[in-house]
Amino acid sequence: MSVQERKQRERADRERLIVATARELAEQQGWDAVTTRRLAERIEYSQPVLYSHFRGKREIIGAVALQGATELATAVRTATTTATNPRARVTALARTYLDFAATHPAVYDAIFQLDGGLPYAQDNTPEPLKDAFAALQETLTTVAGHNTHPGLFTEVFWAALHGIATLTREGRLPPEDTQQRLDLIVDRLAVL
Amino acid sequence: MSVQERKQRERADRERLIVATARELAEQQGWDAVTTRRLAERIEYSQPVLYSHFRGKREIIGAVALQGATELATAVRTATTTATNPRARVTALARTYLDFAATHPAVYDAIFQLDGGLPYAQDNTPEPLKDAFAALQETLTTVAGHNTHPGLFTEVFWAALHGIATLTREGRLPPEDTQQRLDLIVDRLAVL
DNA sequence: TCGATTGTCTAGCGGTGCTAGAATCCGGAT
DNA sequence: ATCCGGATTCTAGCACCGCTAGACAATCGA
Repeated sequence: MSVQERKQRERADRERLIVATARELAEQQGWDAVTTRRLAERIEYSQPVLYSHFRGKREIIGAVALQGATELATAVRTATTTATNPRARVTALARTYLDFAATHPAVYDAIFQLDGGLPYAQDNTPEPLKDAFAALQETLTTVAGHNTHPGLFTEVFWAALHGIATLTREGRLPPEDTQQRLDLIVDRLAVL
Repeated sequence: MSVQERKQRERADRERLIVATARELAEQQGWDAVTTRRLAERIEYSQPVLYSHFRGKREIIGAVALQGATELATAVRTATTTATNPRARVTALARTYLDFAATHPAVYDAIFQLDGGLPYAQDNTPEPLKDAFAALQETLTTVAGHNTHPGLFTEVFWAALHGIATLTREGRLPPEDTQQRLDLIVDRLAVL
């Protein structure tokens, strides 16, 4: 039986290699540059091998999205737990979120912009996505205000951050005033 | 000279036809379905004709974006001027914006998501885009608060709306609670 | 009516995501 | 040690994409 186990292990390794390579290529040259041919060449296998692991390019994007969501959740939790008061926590959350979007634009796109074939905001939403939302909600619940549903508040706060992140990255908003925008959002939205 | 004038007129007509057809096709089947072949077939000319009007597909998207921005500006101004008090004006603005995004998703994408080759947030930004932002700012300035720069406030309010619009359309947010999210944004962000 | 210019089309380039079927490798039984 | 059979991987190709060179047709001015 050990032979089969080794094969399974090698297969899992190769799958991780595919996802890591896709992500790397996307961060280096954008998702448009992530073609099945280039990806296959980089992992030193032929194209059809990709399709023995994933249904198609879409699913590879989805895999990157799940990985990214886990990291985003971790980053947010790390940043919020080190802060000492509510206001600092929310500011840290917002800054971490926008930092993540700015430093990993391709991963951010995989999670929030591209079609990775993942179900969102549903019962069968994958755990990493739910958990990323939960990471936001944990902190934001504390500043939602008494008459406001925490989930709804989190959605709105998140949407505001998402708007700033995407509009800034696509050149719709000048990047200089990001900090001031962040302050304004925290000041107005959070009930302290 | 009248022959040349007629030709120019016909050329302009055809250009409008191209933009209108691209827009129609995008709204019906999404931008992915707007291929140069399909577009050429619908306007009953061959592919190269498109390239005598536009540098490429990107510029066609840009043309739709400019048209859409003009309409969005008009819609926002119409909605805000009929309202009687500041709070009603801001609510009308937000609702109109989200309505526009929901009912013309392809046009909204052309303006705010896709690459139409247009310069944003710069001196040479096309007038329709500047004007759409101006339309938002006209109303939002009145509720920015005294210590807040109107431009910055407009950007943040806009980003929040944009976040809700895009996350909702891509299924990241359930569409049912849009009205409550809208109310929350107006309540918290606007200084009345 | 002719020549030149303008306009349009056919055909094709290199690229995309994806897949059928051939070729190869390799573990396990003899 | 050898061979068989199944799993694995590759070659080659599909239909489509954006875009363009060069052939062809239509039209205008002389």
